[in-house]
Amino acid sequence: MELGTPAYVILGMLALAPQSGYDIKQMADMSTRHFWATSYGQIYPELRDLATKRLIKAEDASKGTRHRTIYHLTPKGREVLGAWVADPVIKNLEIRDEMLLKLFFADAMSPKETARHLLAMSRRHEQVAAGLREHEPVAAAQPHRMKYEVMKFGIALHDWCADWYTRLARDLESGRKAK
Amino acid sequence: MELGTPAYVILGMLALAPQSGYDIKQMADMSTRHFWATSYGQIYPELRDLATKRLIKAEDASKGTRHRTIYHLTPKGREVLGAWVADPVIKNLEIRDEMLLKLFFADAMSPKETARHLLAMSRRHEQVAAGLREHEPVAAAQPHRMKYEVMKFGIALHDWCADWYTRLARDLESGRKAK
DNA sequence: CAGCAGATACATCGGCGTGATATATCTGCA
DNA sequence: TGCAGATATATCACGCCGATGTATCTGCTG
Repeated sequence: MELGTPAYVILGMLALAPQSGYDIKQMADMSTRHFWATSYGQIYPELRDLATKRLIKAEDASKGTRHRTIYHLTPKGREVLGAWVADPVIKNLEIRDEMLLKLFFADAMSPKETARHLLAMSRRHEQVAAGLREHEPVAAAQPHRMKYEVMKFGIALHDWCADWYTRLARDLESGRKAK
Repeated sequence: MELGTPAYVILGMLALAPQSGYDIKQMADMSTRHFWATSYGQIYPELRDLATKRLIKAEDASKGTRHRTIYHLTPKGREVLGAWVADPVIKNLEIRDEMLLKLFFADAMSPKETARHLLAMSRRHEQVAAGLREHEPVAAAQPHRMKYEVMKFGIALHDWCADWYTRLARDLESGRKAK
């Protein structure tokens, strides 16, 4: 059973609760968004694919002319999800940060301009952390420990980044050596 | 002049030294890889595109039958690169981490199994940090301050992550609440 | 209660990037 | 001499992102 990572996002979300593709996207945007983004362009085709493979099952939940399809895990789907979660094979993480790229090539700029960039980056991370903190009460309230821990990880990570950039900006401006 | 981010990677690398597409890939893998990956599939088409736009210039450096093309920045290319670096518009960063996804959905697993995952993730970050440290002397030796700072950021970041995962694993196993 | 903004729900598609693969030549060493 | 591995370029199927389009429902506001 060969599945891509987006498939497991869907299986995982359906394990939490039977729901529509739209719901899955909403839920992913509030929870896994900060380390794994998901788009409609994946979700809808993948839902049909997973249904064909009998890992999930569609259920018509239309109200009148209001179209709506709810999916839920089959036992086989739950099994496949569990096997993936438990699989100890380590995948590497990927980071894409255009700002770090600018910083990397910023040596032609003045220290003052560079410091401005650094402070902007710091603020960016603060904003990401703030966005996560908004959802923190929800994560704290639900009964799944790891979901809360992953959220706390995201907050701590972005706080740490904001800090690092602020410190480097300060060091740059005062002309002292960083670290 | 509309350019994608991969184009600026190339311009930036060529600003450091005129070189071939192959060289650019090598250099990117040693330096920017940890926050912006680059593949041949982008580099070679993009090099031709940038040459058409007169931002870089090709130069045949073949030796005998040994094919080789070296590219260098034009003044216009240098200008475009500088404008991009100085542009204060903030782009968000993207993180993709399948392991965090597993962790997020790991609540069905036993704490022991989860702890094993966490320790594996910690080791993964240690390995990334170790890989970066290998290139650290090179980064420290060259005269560009920011390139070294970006490298130090990567090392510190992965060290921090490794630490975080180790701590959570310990807290999980001892049954105490994390943080 | 009419009207309309915004949420719900699903679908599609161009364009870009990845990772793999292929070809050919050169270098070093055993 | 032969062969592994580095140098160098090129291509392509596949997957995904972001944007856009359509339709329906809900709730607020005047």
